[in-house]
Amino acid sequence: MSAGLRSGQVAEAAGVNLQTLRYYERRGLLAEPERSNGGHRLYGEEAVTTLRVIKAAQRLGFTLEEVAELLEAGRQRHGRPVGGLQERAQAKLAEVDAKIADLTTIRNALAAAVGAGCDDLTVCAGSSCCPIPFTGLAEENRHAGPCC
Amino acid sequence: MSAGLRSGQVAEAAGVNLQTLRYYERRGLLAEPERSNGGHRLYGEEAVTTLRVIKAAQRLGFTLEEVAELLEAGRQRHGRPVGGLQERAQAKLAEVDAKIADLTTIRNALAAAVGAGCDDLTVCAGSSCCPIPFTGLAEENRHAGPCC
DNA sequence: GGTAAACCTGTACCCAGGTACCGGTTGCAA
DNA sequence: TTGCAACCGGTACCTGGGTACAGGTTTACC
Repeated sequence: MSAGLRSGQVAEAAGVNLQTLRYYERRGLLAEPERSNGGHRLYGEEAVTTLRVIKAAQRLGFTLEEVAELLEAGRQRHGRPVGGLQERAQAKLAEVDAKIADLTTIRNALAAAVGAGCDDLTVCAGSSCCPIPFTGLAEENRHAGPCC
Repeated sequence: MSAGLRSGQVAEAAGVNLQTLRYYERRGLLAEPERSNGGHRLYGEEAVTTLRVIKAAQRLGFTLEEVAELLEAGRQRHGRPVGGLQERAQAKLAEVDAKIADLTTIRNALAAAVGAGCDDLTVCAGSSCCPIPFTGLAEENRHAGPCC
């Protein structure tokens, strides 16, 4: 029988720091693994998968807290669906869409600033010919409308 | 003559915390204002503008450090152009574009996950029919290609 | 059985970007 | 002139996501 993976192996396989493993364990993201007689952690293959899932979810815009909840929801649900992921993914999708829209505004503002030859933020902010929507940007999504 | 705005007024006008004003001053983002006889800060109108600029620039994806540099560059340049903003804005534009591409990948992955009815991250990661590119997401921009 | 690498726990530290608290002045209005 | 809100400086703390270090054990291999 396989004795399990040691922490260093898991860390390497998943491309994370060794400390991060323990950090995730503390945060409840990674289940506490078996131990050797001497107290060394012995992980199953699924630990690597879980780590990949965590990293993927982070890239999807979830915080560690949210990832922990999602994993927890997944664990409790076996085998009848509770379906946390669907709603959350949808909500996250909306968030990401909003962020993209936001960044697009920003992108346009930047492009406009470049195009208009802006050279000094404070001057730009004062003159009415600057395309950067200083007041609007801070608040919400406004599509960049050049004012000149 | 206007005696200047007091810190509370400026903070309120710009929609930031009072402490944040002093924080920005420490960080070199906000010029040290005049003082009353008693030592209270007295700002000019332009302080509010600067704060708005800072907030806008933050939203444009600049760090406070970068904003400080940009403002500094603007200050030194008066009146012959040094033109830091142009290059930086262009560089930032590229960064923002990259980020948008990245988020778009993420968006597609999320949308695919929703579309495919994914319901449990760990299960998804194990099954080959999940559209979330667990291994790829962590690394770089890969456009989500559903595998089923 | 010796030795070196890997691992253990616990604690402290890092980064950005603020925010809060403290005890002591100032400003302003009634 | 008194009273209270606003402000002062300094310092400590917060969140999120880790990373590092110290000092002590365990494992693995020769």
